[in-house]
Amino acid sequence: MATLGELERAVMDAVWDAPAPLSAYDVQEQLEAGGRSLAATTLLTVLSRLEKKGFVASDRSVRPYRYTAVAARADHVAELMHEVLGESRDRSAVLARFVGSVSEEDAAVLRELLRSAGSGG
Amino acid sequence: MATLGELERAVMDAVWDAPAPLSAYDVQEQLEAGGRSLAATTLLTVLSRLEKKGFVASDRSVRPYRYTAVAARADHVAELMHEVLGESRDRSAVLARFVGSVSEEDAAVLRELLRSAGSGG
DNA sequence: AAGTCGTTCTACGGCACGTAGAAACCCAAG
DNA sequence: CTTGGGTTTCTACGTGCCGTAGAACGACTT
Repeated sequence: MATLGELERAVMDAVWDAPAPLSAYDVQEQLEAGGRSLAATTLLTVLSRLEKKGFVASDRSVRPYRYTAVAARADHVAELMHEVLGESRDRSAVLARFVGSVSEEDAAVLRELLRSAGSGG
Repeated sequence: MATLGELERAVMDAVWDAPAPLSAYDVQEQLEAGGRSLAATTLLTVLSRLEKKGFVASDRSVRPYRYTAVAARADHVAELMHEVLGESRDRSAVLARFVGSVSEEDAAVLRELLRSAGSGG
């Protein structure tokens, strides 16, 4: 999976946090609210790069185009975790280190999830 | 944590797989065995960049210098997983997606680890 | 037909990385 | 002390990604 640059991530955050599809101008406003002023074309460029990378999809039936995230943020992050895990030769060792350093809260969440967790996919 | 480029990762793999500290020449041989011919200075450059990034440490009491990984590969990967997890706002959601898509084997490993897992670091 | 808004094209600077030659360094031998 | 050879550091260049945005192009409204 391609990685995200700093601005790209900020844009994805805006898209992920929004309850509805965003136009480049909406994203621009979000960033403006966060103290970052950028030209509209900049957002358009970033959005199209993001689309090319498969992170967002555009609805071109309306103008300005509306962009939506292809995957939920949680799915994206989980996928990244899997990708990272896959880098290793010894998965068990990695999982051990991983679990060994999670917070108690995360551990509790994991226990609960694994209680019923069955076939994945 | 800084990320690794393609060559940098190959070098780290060599360092991680080796049972003892490696010199740049040792790394060069490893890569050669893998069908990749590079100048010795290239490996020196990469190794020094890796040292600057904190991935390896050098023993300069002998020449040629010997390099060792600062963290075990499993620790490195686990750390990356934590870093990725930290990107998210909703850790539980991410963990759910993560656990939801691990293999049964990985899940079993996780259950076992969490059975006794206590204080994390 | 023209104006206005929106999108795509093109472009440039910076940085990380792959790659390696040139220069500097250091130790051993003479 | 001087020299030589191996070792390391300096310097450098090409490439590709990313941040950034103006210019050019396209489409719809009036």
